Amino acid sequence: MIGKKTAPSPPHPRKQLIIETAVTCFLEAGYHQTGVRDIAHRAGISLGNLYNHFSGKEAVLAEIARIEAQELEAFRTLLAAGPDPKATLKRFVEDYAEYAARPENAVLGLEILSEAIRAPQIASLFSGNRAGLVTGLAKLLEEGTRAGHFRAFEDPRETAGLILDAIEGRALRVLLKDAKGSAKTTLWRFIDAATQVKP
Amino acid sequence: MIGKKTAPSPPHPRKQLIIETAVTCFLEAGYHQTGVRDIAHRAGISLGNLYNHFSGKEAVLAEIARIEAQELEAFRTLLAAGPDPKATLKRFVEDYAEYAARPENAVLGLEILSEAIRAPQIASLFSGNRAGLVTGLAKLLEEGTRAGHFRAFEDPRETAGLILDAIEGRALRVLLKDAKGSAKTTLWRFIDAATQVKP
DNA sequence: ATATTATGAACGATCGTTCGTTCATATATC
DNA sequence: GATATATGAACGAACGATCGTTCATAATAT
Repeated sequence: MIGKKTAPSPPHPRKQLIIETAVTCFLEAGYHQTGVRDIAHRAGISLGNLYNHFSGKEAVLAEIARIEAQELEAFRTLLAAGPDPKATLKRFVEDYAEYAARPENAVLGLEILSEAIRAPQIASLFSGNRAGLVTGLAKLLEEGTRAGHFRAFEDPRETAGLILDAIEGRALRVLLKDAKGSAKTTLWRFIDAATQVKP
Repeated sequence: MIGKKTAPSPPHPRKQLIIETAVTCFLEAGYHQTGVRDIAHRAGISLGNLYNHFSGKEAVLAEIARIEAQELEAFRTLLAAGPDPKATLKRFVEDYAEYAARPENAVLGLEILSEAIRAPQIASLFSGNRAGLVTGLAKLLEEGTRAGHFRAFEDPRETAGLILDAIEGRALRVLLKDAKGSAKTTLWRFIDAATQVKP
């Protein structure tokens, strides 16, 4: 045991430390209210060194958005698997709602969305993330319709978008204390009814 | 016709000018990227004069949020009137979707929401606005249920929140070009199905 | 004359970024 | 093994710009 440190798959690169610190800062103060110095200081590194690892402040946010994209991958696979469309949908709704309502995801998502409106680089990242989810969810809806478990959708992609909107919007309201985090069954009843076969 | 403009009620014309200019700036560049100087300059007034009408930058945003609240009042009355709950709901969904999708409302709403997370003054304003809509919509849902036009809701307020989330979320996606502005019938079909009486 | 409205210079703070430098380690040459 | 060279992580002062805000003062209206 001389110089060897604990090393998982990515040992402990500076980049990782910077990212994690930046997330903390953005979460606490917001993107624009956080200075590059804040990140460097909280990370225990020098200001200049941060610029050795990232080309600038926006690059840090872009990297965070990229990581968020990876995390969404899990939900895409969740949507693909399963013989019972309705059960799969329910599982997805509950899991994704839980994920989206976690403060770090809700706040950061909002921060990234805000930035995406004007920064094209962030926007493409953001749209890419979501398009993947929408595609997977839309496919699930169509399969469910064919199997007779869901009603017919004139525009499955748009409907998928609406489902995600409801989940993500609720997550934000939970954050603002406008919604009780407990009312998760209401969410599923809502989406269930919205996708149910007509009488 | 000397100095009279087309404005009967607004208190101070200067205030109005500042607000309108600020809205333009916030829309173009975002709240934090807009400087107080930008607003004053674009409004054609001096920097110091702006501070004669507003106590600071945040006060300007707060005033904008207050005005947004007034605009929502129209939708509250829309929700209250009408003997046919389903027709009222449809009317509301379509009108509110059109309103929310207008860039100035969608972007400003996002900007205000972002700010609300950390600024308590803005947060209370924001929550107040929304609570009014939720209350009106929830009441409509309950009435519709009693009249047999809607299904039963275990939590009408939460359901009302989800409906608003879907509408507002879609509005944002239209802005990010992730959704076609045309697919408005899909939105209504979605909400209609979500509130319909069960088979 | 008094009160209101308007002005823009000035303030201290902070912004994101650049830069020259140090220094420990890895590689190459002898 | 010893020496020379190359590498790049780490540092923090410094830069020019801009931030929100204040204030002494001038113009205008009552």
